[in-house]
Amino acid sequence: MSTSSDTGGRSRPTIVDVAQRAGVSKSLVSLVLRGQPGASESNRTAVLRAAEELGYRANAAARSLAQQRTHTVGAVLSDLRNPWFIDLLAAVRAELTAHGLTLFLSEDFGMDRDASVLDAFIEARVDGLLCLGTLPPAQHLLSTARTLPTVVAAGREPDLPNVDVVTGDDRSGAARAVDHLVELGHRRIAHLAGTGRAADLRTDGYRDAMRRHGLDEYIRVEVSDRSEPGDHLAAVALLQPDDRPTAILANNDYAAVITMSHAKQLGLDVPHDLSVVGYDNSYLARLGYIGLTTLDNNYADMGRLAVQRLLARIADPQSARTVSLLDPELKVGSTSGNAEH
Amino acid sequence: MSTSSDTGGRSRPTIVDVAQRAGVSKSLVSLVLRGQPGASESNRTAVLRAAEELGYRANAAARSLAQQRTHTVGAVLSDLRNPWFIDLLAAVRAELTAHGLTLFLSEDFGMDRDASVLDAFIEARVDGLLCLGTLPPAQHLLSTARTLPTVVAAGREPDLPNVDVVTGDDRSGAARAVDHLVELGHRRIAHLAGTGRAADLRTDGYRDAMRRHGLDEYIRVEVSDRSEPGDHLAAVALLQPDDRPTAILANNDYAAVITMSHAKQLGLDVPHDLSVVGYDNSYLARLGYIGLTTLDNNYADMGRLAVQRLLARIADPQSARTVSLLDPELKVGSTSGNAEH
DNA sequence: TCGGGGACTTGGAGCGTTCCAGGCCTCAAA
DNA sequence: TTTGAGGCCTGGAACGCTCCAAGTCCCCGA
Repeated sequence: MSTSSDTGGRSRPTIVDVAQRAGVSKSLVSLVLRGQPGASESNRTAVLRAAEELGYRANAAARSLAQQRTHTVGAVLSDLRNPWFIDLLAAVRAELTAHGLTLFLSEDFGMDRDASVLDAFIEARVDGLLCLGTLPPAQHLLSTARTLPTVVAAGREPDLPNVDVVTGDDRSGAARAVDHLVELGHRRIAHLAGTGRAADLRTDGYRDAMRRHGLDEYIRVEVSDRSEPGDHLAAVALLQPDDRPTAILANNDYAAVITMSHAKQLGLDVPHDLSVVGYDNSYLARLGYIGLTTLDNNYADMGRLAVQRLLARIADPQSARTVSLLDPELKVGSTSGNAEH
Repeated sequence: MSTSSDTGGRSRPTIVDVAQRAGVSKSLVSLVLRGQPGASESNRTAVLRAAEELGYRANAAARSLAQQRTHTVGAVLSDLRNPWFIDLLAAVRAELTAHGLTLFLSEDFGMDRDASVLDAFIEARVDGLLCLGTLPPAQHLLSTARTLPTVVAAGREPDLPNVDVVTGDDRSGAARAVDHLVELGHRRIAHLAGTGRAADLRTDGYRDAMRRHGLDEYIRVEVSDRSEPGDHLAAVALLQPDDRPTAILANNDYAAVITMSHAKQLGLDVPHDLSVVGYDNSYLARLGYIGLTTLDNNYADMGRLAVQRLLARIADPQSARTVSLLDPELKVGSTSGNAEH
């Protein structure tokens, strides 16, 4: 009585409606719909037809309750503004889909909000959690990771015993950029640094490489706070007339573009007067045919690997922590050139 | 036996575990946890303490099964690359949260994939669906919208009887841009157009305004296909030496930046030799102190209104379709200036 | 003293699945 | 003819929550 046979009833058809229409038990419908063997051919087609005709769609809530598994993964994004998210997300989703998992996203809006975002995932009983990018340190996340299989991709935090990390090797990437600039004849190479674990590693890589090339005396680091004004301020400081560097390695493409824009205001030509190297190979790097020299983290591989790690952790939550560093690739564009001596 | 009292048991505690620990019935626990009145103060605190101590988190699947309501909204994004998504999403999420709803995102990767994305939302039994941006025409979406309350924001499709639309008034926005340029003395104003319903409306607005100002003879439209090469090609065509316009209205900020970049290559100064106006007031418009003149769709209002419409439709799915057009605001930057006669 | 009412509490019936322990056939071998 | 095996199918017990009808107290007024 609750549901009439046709679409007359307001609510969605259930498995029982399908069973009635096909003239079998609900158990058999469940069997067929899950694609399991063991049903006669005639019943199988009858069930499929009935489901089709009724427009039946399984109820994920009921299923997850019965199965104790949701086949769902939640992803927390640190900041959608980061252009490289898109490549990473595409790879992650493709790999998850290939394993029969569904991805739900949620952006993390600052520290206060993270509680509600994570709560939603926890209450939804996602099978695993993916943290994309460097998230602000949050108490809530730490306790969550203890009970929910978690993997961090494209970031270094949170730093916990049972959380895997898959990210680019920031240290070697920055060093590679310095090598490239040294090869072009630069010595006065400065670094526009950011804040956070990944940024610090890039700065370390810059420092190490400079020392390795015997350029200790030219080491110069200006720190920005991840904001646009901060980037601009740092660029202004670096480009003071006295003692101006001939090359700048920026913490990311965004800061690199801001640096270039300030250089132009000062009448400096890139790359003739100043070489600029970014980091991330975001679409900004290609924008407007800027052709920024930058480092590519290979987000396709990163996304794939992150999902594989997550699946492994879901299978065995107590397994030891792994840290995977992918080697970044230098993409030489038109913003780095020979040093003018 | 299935769950020991301490954290010894592997699986998450249920409402029954909390009830046992607090020494009350599960019904009372449910009452307290939902914040309803009618429980004694002592029991209330006992329940809250027990829940806290056990680290209890409600199971959304069980709740939605019992309540026949998920308090969840799904959003399908046409393309995360669009920089204005971020503002829109922030507004949408804030408004949803204020109404006790949770937002889950899913990007739509082309026509083929939309089925799986929508299926996930349908099986999750989201209360409503939000389509952000102009989505590719998809059969699947059409049939979904028939049974699931749906609202489109920042786009014009799908065009269905029971789907509300909340978007900027593209026509009047484009006209406003033309007015602005005419006021600056421009007559030779060209349009770099896009494809799709919204883009067509912008082109209409451009044409109408040109005619209204008696500039029919200067109407010139070059169409791009939403891709970067397409934008570039259109810019090249518009900036041919013969008969070059003094101002260009682009379909979006991205195309505007590409146009400016090509203008620079040709040695044209913006805004001295060429005025450029974008559309969307994305963060690109501000990037690198470009200060693009552009049109702001006021995504905060748009997001808020879209959610309100969705709530109304959830309450009454059969209500008549509404189309809300928000007036865009002209943001004058440094890329539009007086025409040189 | 009794009755009534209000404040608080509880058991149990769902919600839509999955999964498991059988049950009913039919057919072949003993 | 009996027995066993195997293919196919079914009912019912979970899963964790909400909601409702039906308590149980306790206190106050008649």
